[in-house]
Amino acid sequence: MRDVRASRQAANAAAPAKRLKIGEVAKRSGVGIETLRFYERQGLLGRPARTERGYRLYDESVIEQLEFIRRAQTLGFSLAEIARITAESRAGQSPCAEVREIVRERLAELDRRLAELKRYRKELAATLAEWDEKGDTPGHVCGLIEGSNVEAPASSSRRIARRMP
Amino acid sequence: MRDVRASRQAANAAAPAKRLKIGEVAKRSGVGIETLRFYERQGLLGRPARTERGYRLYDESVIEQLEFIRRAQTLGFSLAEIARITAESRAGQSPCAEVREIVRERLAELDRRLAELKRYRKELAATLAEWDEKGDTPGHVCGLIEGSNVEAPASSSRRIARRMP
DNA sequence: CTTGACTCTGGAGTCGGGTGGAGGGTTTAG
DNA sequence: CTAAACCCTCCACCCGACTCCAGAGTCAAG
Repeated sequence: MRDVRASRQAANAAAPAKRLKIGEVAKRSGVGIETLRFYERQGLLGRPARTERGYRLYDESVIEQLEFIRRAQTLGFSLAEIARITAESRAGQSPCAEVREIVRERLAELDRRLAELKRYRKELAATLAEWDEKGDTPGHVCGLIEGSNVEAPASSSRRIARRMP
Repeated sequence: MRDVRASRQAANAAAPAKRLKIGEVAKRSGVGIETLRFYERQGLLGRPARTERGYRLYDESVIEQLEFIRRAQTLGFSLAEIARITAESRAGQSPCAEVREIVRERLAELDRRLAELKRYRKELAATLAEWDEKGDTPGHVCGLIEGSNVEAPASSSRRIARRMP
């Protein structure tokens, strides 16, 4: 009954490498069971080992993979992109070239969106302030837009997702 | 776009308030025909007048309404919220109280998102720079996440929409 | 009058990212 | 041994915001 705590670095030859059933993975990672299976279907997670009777047995490292996925998501990667990256990483070797490309693009886009958001924040705040001093502006819709002097965002009409589960 | 009121007055005297068929509206606004009908179904646009034979006849002001919708969208309003706002504005009178509430919330949220995005931008840029000097970091997925020292954003896992039509 | 562009309705399909249930087998604690 | 908890597959459904299609009617130019 050895403690397996140091197996992180090396000595992975005989390490028991605890395997988790899907429910444990769900509990530990905060990712739902259904979502785990969904990710597997989507190729985000490689197919895990199975018991004799077909239960999924995940390597503990899946927890990190899930963290990776979640983070990549919040960085703006779609599941498809994440799948591409992790697949390449599993199979080939260095997904880095591709990842870098994607990241570079994402970065530029992020900057654009940041700028846009800032602009709108300003506009929004100004409009709100204006309303708060003057009373209602009947007729048109409350000046939300008409009161603003910002020209239309034209081509860059990217939408913003608000998703608060 | 500033003097809607003035131009309306001027127009009232001379101009017969041109009415547009759906295709013209689409052309002028850049919003697809199908989308216009969809918006109507969703209650975003009030039901327009009709010809004898049932063709929609839009008031020219719909163009501004559509602009409003586009802008509100880019400000982070969902179609449902926009519908609520415009409906109140059409029916009641002053949607402003509600709009203000929504806007205030949205503003706060915007700030949160801005902060998040900035944080991630930084993280992303740093990671990229790191990769660019050091070579590949084999084994795990390219250091995208593991190289970073930012703790998990925990609860605030809002996703970012990238939609470029 | 014909042809082609335009419009109508109702309903279905798309995409991304999941979520849920039915119907059945397995594992484990008491 | 039994009951609860767990797991399996397959398939359907959810949301938001569109997008398209069939089939039919209408309008304007030549």
